[in-house]
Amino acid sequence: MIRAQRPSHQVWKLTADLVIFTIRTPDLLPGGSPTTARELCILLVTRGNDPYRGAWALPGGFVRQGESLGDAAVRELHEETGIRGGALPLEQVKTYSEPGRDPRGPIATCAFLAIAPDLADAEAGTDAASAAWVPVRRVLDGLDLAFDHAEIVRDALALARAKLRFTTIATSFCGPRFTIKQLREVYETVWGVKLDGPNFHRKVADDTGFIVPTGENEKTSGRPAALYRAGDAVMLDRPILPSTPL
Amino acid sequence: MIRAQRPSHQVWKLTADLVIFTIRTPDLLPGGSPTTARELCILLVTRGNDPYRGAWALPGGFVRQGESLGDAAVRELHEETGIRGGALPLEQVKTYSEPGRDPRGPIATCAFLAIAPDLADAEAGTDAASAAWVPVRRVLDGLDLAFDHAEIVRDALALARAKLRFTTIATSFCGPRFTIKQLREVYETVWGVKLDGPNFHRKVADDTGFIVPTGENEKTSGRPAALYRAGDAVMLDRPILPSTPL
DNA sequence: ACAAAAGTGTTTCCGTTACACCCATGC
DNA sequence: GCATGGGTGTAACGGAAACACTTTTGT
Repeated sequence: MIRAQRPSHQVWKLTADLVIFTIRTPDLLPGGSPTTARELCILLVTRGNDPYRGAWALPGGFVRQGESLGDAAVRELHEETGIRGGALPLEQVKTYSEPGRDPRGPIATCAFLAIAPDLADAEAGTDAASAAWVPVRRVLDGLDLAFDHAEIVRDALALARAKLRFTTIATSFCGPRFTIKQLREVYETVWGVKLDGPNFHRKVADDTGFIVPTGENEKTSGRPAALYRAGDAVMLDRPILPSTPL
Repeated sequence: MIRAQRPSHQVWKLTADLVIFTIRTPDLLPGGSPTTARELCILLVTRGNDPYRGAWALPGGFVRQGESLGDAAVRELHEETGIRGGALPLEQVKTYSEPGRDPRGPIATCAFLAIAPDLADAEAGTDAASAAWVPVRRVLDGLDLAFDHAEIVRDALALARAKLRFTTIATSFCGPRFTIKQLREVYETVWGVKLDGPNFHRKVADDTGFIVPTGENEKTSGRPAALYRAGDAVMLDRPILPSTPL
């Protein structure tokens, strides 16, 4: 019996792209009005090579021999931001493989979500002419990104917003020590809402494992705020819900 | 200036694997005690080709020329179960790319979660010697699967359980018409808990867009149950939480 | 009439909300 | 003392849990 011709199996290259969120004052961009307000930003690079040379894009790159997608993401994160692997959790968002998404041929990319505290300014990476912290709002408002990266940012934002509800990732936006007010501002910034200070304080303080008091205080122009660190819990006992549904 | 040697970029093949859950009485397996109870099952095939010939594995296959991962998943779903593309939602779980996960070489797989109503028995697919609905419990208890498929099943189960909380996918386990008791049994089966009938009834009936009454009734040995169909809502207004945390 | 299963009523409980108020520090 | 911001008290509200009870059918 003659075996039917085996269907051709596409050969692919794989890239890992990073959606790195932080809360900070954005870098000045051409055409952007200067701002001092802290807001949700994403690390973007301008591409140094074709295709899309000169366009804004997510940091990322090809998976190398012997690497997994996650290995490549950790490596790229370090190259782009100096953040050591394992210092903050990387989570897969989705893998994008639509035919034609990359003009070079069949290249699938796995997007990773990372959430970082306010870092020192990112340095330009190996294949990036420059890097900048750009307000996520700009991307949602139509800032052109290379490839399907705008879609990836939207998907990653939706994931990050959803995870704020049920997990403790909000602490990843803060440094090793933070006040409850700072933690509340994470929610307010990412969700774009106002939360009641007193009630938020009780809720997160009562949720065992979310935050742990350090005993230290932060001096301000009023009563000093107690400093906390992230606890062991990953999931919240009870979800944090914004009064206005997202 | 001499350009440093470009790091070698691995060449990959991509597969799409399907984790298809349903609630039914399992197929009889060698070594399994006969059972008539409905429980959470997954569609597994026995591999007809090396590697892992004869072992249980998830249905799936290589992505072909011009296909995306999602296209391949839809095609495989149809080949394995006869379910038409788009008839039920497919969702990416995660992409697995650890070096060595496939002895044939660098092959990454994207796992898709599908939730199906109780179907007629699955027919053996193209490259599968046989297919069976196997209790998920068996996989959790250590049933050997090919590749890293046991890990994939655990990840997909966690995703399905989480999505029951906040989305309307529970209706995907039911047919086009179902009673509220059947819907409740979906939650009870997937979560492994008991829910209060009266309270569940009110909750899902009050959640606008979750289920819609059809006016028809199902005759039983007691008072007839009203039949419902799935509504337009995708997200639940208020999450359904099991009394005992998962 | 009785059994069986669906669905409703009702009370209790508990977390959230809204907001008044108190506390700790700098100037 | 007074301004500033952190943190606590408290009463009203609302959804969920527990479970008694009513309704609708088959036999």
